[in-house]
Amino acid sequence: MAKQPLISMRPESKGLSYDRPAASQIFGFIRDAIISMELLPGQMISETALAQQFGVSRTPVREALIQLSNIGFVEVLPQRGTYVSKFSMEKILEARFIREALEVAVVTQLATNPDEAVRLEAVDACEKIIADQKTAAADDDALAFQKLDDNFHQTLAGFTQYPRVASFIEAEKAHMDRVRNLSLHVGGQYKRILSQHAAIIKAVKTGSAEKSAAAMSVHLKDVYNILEVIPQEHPEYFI
Amino acid sequence: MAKQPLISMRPESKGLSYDRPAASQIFGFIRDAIISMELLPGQMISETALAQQFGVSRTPVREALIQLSNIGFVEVLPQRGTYVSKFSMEKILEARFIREALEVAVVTQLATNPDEAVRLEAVDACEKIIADQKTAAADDDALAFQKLDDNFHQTLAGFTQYPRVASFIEAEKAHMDRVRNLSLHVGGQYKRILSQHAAIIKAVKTGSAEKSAAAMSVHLKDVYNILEVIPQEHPEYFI
DNA sequence: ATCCTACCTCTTGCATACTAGTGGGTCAAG
DNA sequence: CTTGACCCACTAGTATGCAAGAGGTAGGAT
Repeated sequence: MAKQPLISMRPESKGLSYDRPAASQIFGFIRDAIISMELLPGQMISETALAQQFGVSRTPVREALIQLSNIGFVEVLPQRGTYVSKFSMEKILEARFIREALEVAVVTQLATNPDEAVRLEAVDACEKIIADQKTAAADDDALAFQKLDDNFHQTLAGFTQYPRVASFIEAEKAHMDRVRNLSLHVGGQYKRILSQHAAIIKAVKTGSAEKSAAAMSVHLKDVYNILEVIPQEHPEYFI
Repeated sequence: MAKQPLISMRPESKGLSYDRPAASQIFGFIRDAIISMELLPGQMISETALAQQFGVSRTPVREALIQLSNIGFVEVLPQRGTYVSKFSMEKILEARFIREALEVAVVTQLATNPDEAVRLEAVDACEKIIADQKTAAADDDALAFQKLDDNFHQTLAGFTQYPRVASFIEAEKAHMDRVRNLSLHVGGQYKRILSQHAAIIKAVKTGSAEKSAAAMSVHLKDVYNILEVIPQEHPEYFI
């Protein structure tokens, strides 16, 4: 009996390209499928099934799954199976803690950067993003808005010149994006998010480390407020 | 011709235990060998050689190496070889940035913890460690001192109740420990480190987030000061 | 009806074999 | 002596097969 494919193969991604390691490509596919909730929390994803679907052997799939387990997206239970991680309040709060620590450090460093040109460059780049976000909000385009939100935080992190900082923030943010993709509450938050982003940039512009850090803190705490309702709406995805 | 073993097999660790995945054990062995500078920066470590040495196949070794490359300890060059990462100022400063961000957040959270009992418990635990460190310093036991230093920072992080925070801090600290193990400058720093640790705990005790964060910042910046001399002493290990 | 046991199937962990690409060394041509 | 082409040894990437353990199920004993 033919089983349902675990991951829908979109036209543009039917196969794997030959010029990059298969394991790395598979890692990306599965990660995206998990973030977009195509693979649901608690769902079993066996190495064999995925291998057949990608048309490769178990080896690269297995290596991809090991990496996914490192970033907490799947859990490998020896001799029992591999499962998409469920949400837990603790893990989400942990991700928030790590993210806030890093992002506060990012804006603090930026705000106190003695080279004012760099600061202005960052402010300019972020203000452009905020302008685009206003457009997305006016169009009620939640997806575009969320991508620009990503862009905003990644741009800020990029100015540290420390690539791993940006990638850590991205990884921790991804856990939250997963939760957020459970529902589209985002719509009602456009205005608050926009004003918070603007407040962060304004504080950076004035060069105040304290105000920048505080503004970022407020923003992140607010974003995670949807955790008050989501677990009740989807208890099946929480531990 | 028999080649030199890459990793010296100490008596207590001749073989792998059977009750834990081999890949995970091998990961630990290689990581420790890299931190202790038994495997030198720039050195090639082939999967085949390691596999023979551990008496296993390439598969678990390979999986261990993938994980080590994730935390920046080795670099895998396809079809060319796997190498122990060299130091670079950028990477070390990046590790410091991440570590400082996290550790500052840790003491901030602890200092502002409304439950005073928790704060006192943490203070007590850390003061015990400081006392032990004083003993180690008096005995000029650099190794014990360093382990207690680890213990100090891990204990603080443990009070966040977020295990990944502690493990991130440990990982970032490891990069610095590698550098530090290049030479034993540590001896001359006992007093400064001790007083800085004491200052951190004192600030936490008073419940001041700002003072705690500042004390931690000062401590970390100071620790990384040996970077002023090490690269000149061992340029061969730096990019 | 309930519990225990044997077994069968599925899982991941590991071993082995093969593929393809890189780089060095050799040797011949200029 | 220099340079270029070829070959060979070695590398990581992937495929495949086997081992060992977990868990469900059927069937028999109580």
